[in-house]
Amino acid sequence: MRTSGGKKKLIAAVCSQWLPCPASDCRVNQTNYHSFLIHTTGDAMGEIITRFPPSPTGYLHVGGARTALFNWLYARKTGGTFILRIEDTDLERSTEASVQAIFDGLEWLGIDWDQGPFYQTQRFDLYKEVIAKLLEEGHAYWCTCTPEEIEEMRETARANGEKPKYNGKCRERHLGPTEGAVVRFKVPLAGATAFEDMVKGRISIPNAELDDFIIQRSDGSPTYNLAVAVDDLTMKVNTILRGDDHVNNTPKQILILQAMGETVPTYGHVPMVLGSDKARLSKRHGATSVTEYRDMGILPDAMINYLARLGWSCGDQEFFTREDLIEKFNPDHIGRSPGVFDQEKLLAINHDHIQQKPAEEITEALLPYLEKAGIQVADRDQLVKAVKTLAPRSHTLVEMAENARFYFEGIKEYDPKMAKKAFKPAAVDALLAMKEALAAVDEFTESHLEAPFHAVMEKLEVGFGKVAQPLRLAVSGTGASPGMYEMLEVLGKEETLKRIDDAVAHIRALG
RNA sequence: GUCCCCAUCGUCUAGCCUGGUCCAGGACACCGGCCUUUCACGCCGGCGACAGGGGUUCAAAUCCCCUUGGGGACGCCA
Repeated sequence: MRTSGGKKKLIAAVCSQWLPCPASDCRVNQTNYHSFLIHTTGDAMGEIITRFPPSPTGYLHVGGARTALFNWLYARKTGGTFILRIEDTDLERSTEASVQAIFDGLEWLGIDWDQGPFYQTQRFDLYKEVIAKLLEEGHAYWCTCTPEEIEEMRETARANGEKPKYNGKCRERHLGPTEGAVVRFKVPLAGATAFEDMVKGRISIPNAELDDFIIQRSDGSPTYNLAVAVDDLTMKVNTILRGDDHVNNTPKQILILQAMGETVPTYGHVPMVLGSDKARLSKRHGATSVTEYRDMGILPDAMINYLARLGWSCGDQEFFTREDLIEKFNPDHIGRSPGVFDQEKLLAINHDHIQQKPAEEITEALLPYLEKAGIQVADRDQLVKAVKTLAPRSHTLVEMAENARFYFEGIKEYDPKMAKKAFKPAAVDALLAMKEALAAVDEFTESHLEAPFHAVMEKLEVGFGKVAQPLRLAVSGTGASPGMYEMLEVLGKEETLKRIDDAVAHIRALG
């Protein structure tokens, strides 16, 4: 990893800062935040407290899922606490359906939370309190500039080759609250706000780059940066792993925290997930919602394995079980450069997980996909056996369900290409001979099914292919099937014989 | 435009902090072979990268600078 000097040391230093943190408790109590404090066990002992704070404006996308995963993994690995917080201060765009979609996504991935879900809309009193205090102490001020005026300021700045910003017009006007006024945070004019990022190292942003951003809208609601800072503080979050796109928000949050006289958490900014064209991953690149991958037949464990390895590494290891991930996750090995989401590799990892997991587990996971495919399975044991034969040749559960179909439904159509080759008139003799030989087998299991083939081959003086290919097509309807003996065992004697009859009739009908 | 961040095979990455063991390792994909009753699995092999340029050094993928390229942010969104 491209680690800037002394990163590990710094993380340790920042962590120890949280070991004896009674000070923050005192201050919090003084300002009456106590009613909002989240009670976590042992946070005074330096426990890692992480959080995932989605805004409910859509489904859970893969980038968000990865951030959630990293925070969850870190909390689980260290025996810390993982908090779920719904950032719904945007009353316009937040929806109940999105909240549910996010829950669904997290549940599917097996990411559970210890605290929450907390909703920011239920904490407006707290934010108001903080804003009042900030106002009182001169860290914030009322602003009556209209959106049009502000747009003008931005234009002016742009024309001067500067970053478009609010120009601080109301900063020293000492206005009081009036209808339609907003509250702005007073950002220091000089200096810079810097922090030690867990993944990127030291990041420093000149305060002059920031403008006096709004912390309370004209309708009285708090804005994102204010709410986040207050929440992270009162929830005692001490480790924040989040997307790269938040780097520019970090100084704002730090400034608010410092104005409140509080210590700041440790931040770690994870690079974005990109599409194949290296642009930020979006819908035009394909599926971006984690539940779409569920629908495609990806195993949740494979998904988190893939997501974890996209931007994080543990030497050369590629395959991780869930337990492995928890045991080995280490934020020190989060990479600094953005990564391209590669569905091919996800499929490959999924394939590995399908092969590694016990057939019983895969069978259980397969059930909903069979149902969706309209495939009825009466015998669960038979299904488990079928799964064993299908696992090495399935990349997704959807594919596996489809490949399983021939076991449980009769053959509707023989693959025309194969039929042309294997269903020649001569095949009838082979099929009939096989029927006779198989009918004589008492124990219809894989190990007892080889002998009848050899008997027939000798009798008819033909090679294996001449016997096996017509039979394969007869019982599976296709030229690509699981191994012959295992397949016949799953099918069972009765069904096998019936399908041979059907095939013979089919060939004879062809004339 | 301004600021911030990033830069190893097509892709995910190891190595970089603590320079030499790296004419750069693994995985996906691709190509070839083996195995084989099909399709797969598996195994073996191949292709393929330190963005460019300057330094520093006996020695640089590793440290420094510049250039180029990419990404992000610049909202009464989060």
